[in-house]
Formats: sequence, C-alpha cells, structure tokens
Amino acid sequence: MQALYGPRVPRVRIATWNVNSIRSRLDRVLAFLDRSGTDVLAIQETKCREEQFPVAAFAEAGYEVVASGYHQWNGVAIASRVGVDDVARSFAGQPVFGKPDQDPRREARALAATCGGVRVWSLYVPHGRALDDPHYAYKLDWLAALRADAAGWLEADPGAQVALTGDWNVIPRDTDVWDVSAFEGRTHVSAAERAAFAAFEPAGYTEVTREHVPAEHTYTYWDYQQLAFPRNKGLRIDFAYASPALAARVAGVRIDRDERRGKGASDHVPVVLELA
DNA sequence: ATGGTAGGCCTCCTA
Repeated sequence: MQALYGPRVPRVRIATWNVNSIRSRLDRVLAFLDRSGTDVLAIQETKCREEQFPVAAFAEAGYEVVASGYHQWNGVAIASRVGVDDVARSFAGQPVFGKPDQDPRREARALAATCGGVRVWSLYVPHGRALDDPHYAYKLDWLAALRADAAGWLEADPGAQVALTGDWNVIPRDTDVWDVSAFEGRTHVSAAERAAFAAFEPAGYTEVTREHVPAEHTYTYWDYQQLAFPRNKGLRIDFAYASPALAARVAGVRIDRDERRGKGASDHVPVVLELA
C-alpha cells in the first residue's frame, strides 16, 4: 500500500541564470539544460516580450515556460519539466518605477511558479544605477517589499518550500568582488544594500549557495568589458534564499563557471541547486 | 590613452 511508505518526493534540480537575452542565448541555454539535468530554470533578463519568448524550442526539449516581459528591458521566466502551477507575475508589495501614470505595470522583475512542490521565484533585483539615482531608492524599496512579503509566506505556512533565486545585484561581502575598493561610492556594496540583502535571514530564509559554496572570491558575473573574465575580475551577485523546508533538502550547489567561456556567453553563469 | 563590450524596438538606453 502506497500509504505505508508516504508520498513520493520527487528529486528536483533547480537553477537560476541571468541569460542577458533569451533569444540570443537560446542554444546555450538549451545546451545547459541538457548537460546539467536541470528540471527548473529561473531565467532573468530575457529582454523580450512574452510573445517573443522561444517557447517552442523549450517545449521540444520537454520544458514548459512561463514568461513575463513587455519590452526589450528586464524580463523574467521559468522553464520547468516538473510543472508550472499558480503563476504570479509580481509580489504583493512590489514597487512601481518610472511613470506610473503612463505605464502602471510593474517591471518584469519577479515571477513565481510552483514546480514539483517548490515555490520558485525568478528575481531580477533592480540594479540601482548610482547612489544618488532614484533607481537606487527603488532598489532598496523593492528588496524591503520582497522581504516583507516573503516573511509573510512563511508565517502563513512555515513548512513551505520557497526558493528566492536570481540576480540580486548586491555584493554581500568584500570577498565577493575582486577588489572592493573599485566599488567605493558605487552601488552593490553600500551598507543599505547589504542590510536589505541580509534581512532575508531574520525573515526565515537561508542563502544556500553561500552555505554550500563558501569559498571566497567565487563569482557568478564578469563584466564584458576590459577582459574581466580572463582576469577573473568578477562579482558574486546571483543567490538563492531558501525557506527552512527547502534549505533542508539542498544537498549541493554548483556554480557553472565554464558557461562564461567562449563566444556568445552571458555575463552571468548558472547557479544550480541539487535537492535531495 | 579618459577608451574598452554586449544586449535591445539600435546614432541611444541599460547593464
């Protein structure tokens, strides 16, 4: 009898990747899915409208896609071969940036779906641009609103399996960049950004990529300019916060550094969570 | 030497 053994828990491999245009990166993304055995991929910077997303190529590879995007900037998606249920195109308190009177839609920076029992969020945190730019205040508001909402999900269901994955555009530690002095006076390293990032821990979440890949100067992004990758001048800005029930399942994390090599690479590499 | 790259609806904006 099935009940004697309890419900089967499917093994799931979840990855996150800022692809910097899904249309120009399609072959690389499909090749990554094939070689990595990824079941759910949270994609950021798709840089396309929903109707432009190459869903047929993903379907052929066995993945269902849900995408959010309405022009050539930002854009997030989730590709899954273990289901995409209960899709959300924003979180409850997600701030609006720009000219809300002309464009009331929130930017396509957050997308959620339940995939194989895990609530997966694909997040593209606002860059901030500069400390004195309105986009910087927007970034801090955005992170605070996400934290507040994410805390509520755990209060409502402490056993929920939630993954907050994506490009966080925050350098949490001085050792997450080749030379932190190069970022003095710039975004990504400010005390306010680091506090906004760290605030997910007291909200009940664990940053599992740090837990499983603790080595300093381990990067997930290298600028296209000035030979940043050959010189290993990178940043660690792609992370995955996991709820307690999900964090307990994470058996390993891999940062696919090789994906940055060669012509036609994204400036970010995939980060893969292996669930037991 | 005050640049360099890569994406997009591409002579500008975003990262």
